[in-house]
Amino acid sequence: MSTLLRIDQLDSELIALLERDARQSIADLAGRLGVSRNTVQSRLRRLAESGLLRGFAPRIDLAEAGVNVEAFAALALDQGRLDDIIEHLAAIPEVMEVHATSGREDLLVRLGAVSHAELQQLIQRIVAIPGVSHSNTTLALTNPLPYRVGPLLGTATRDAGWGRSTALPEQYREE
Amino acid sequence: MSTLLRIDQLDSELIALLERDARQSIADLAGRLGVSRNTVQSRLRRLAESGLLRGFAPRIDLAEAGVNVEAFAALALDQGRLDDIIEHLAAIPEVMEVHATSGREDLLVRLGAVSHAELQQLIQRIVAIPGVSHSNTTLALTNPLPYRVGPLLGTATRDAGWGRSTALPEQYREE
DNA sequence: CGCGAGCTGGTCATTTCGATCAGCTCACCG
DNA sequence: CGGTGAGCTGATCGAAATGACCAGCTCGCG
Repeated sequence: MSTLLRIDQLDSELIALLERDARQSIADLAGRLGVSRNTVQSRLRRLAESGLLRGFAPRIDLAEAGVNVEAFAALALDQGRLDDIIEHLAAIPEVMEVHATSGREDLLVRLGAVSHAELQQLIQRIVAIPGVSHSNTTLALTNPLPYRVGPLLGTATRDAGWGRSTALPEQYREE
Repeated sequence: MSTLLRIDQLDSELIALLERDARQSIADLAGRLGVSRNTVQSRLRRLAESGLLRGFAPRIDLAEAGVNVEAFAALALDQGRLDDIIEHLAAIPEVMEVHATSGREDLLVRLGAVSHAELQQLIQRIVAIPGVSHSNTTLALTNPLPYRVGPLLGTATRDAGWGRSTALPEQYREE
């Protein structure tokens, strides 16, 4: 499963389509790709078995859920107990994503909160975690280009301009 | 559709389950939640119609696809043509996500590349975009906590935050 | 030339979906 | 106190999607 799968153009187009709407039926995908239903089915199975396609996740509109404030906090650590700190962070619901990074800070943490006031409290709570020495937080104002992978996977096989595959969202969605 | 939807605990548990695997059938979800299939179906429809649940996206393992290097680039801009710069970025397949931020830099860009060398070229290409004055890039080494939303939505209902304690007749949404 | 891999168009049984219905509980309100 | 409406339930139904097959075709390659 850690075998690097050879992605051809059909695979990447399939993934790009899924990125647009992962709920559409296999028959629809086949129609859009101009191939047979069986082909799409076998491709999907291969992608899933190879581990490249790990599954599907819901796309949640945070603003619609009342999460009006999003922020990225870069944390500097002064202890080596990285795992413990991760545990602490994972226990906080408002922590949506954590990356370990190089550079001045050691962690990049994605935060969601209802209000600025709550975000402030949240940051205080995070900085109070033992081992966290400093935090550098920047507010995320808008999300002009939501997460996408299709174009990148397209280049893996075809190095020509797949540039604008994922349609630019209806102007910058507020988060 | 931009009316804030009142999420109750069942909704958030449903979303949490979907986040674990968005492909499971409605009957399975109903079983796991301990409610009837009809209930799950109506909840899903409401969540989708309200715009909170915007759809589903495939979960791609970047490493499995040969994208071994991930990085965050904070871009400082010196011109006001934000839209043009966004367009430029969107045309680059390796640009996976863009946030407009407050703080010293103006954009936070998530990048994916096959190798460090390619990342370097990519950054040079980005800094060469007219209007981009400076770039501050940090490598993402690992991803200890992948993106998640379930826990945060769970608190939205339990917490005081904006859940009125007086049980108003739930005005689920307006049209 | 012969082989294997991949795509095709077809069929088939099973599962799932979406919609609908009556009945029940419960909170709220006049 | 009794009416009202919303939400959940269990049930049914037809339509759709799924996963699994299969034989036939083409194409690249040794």
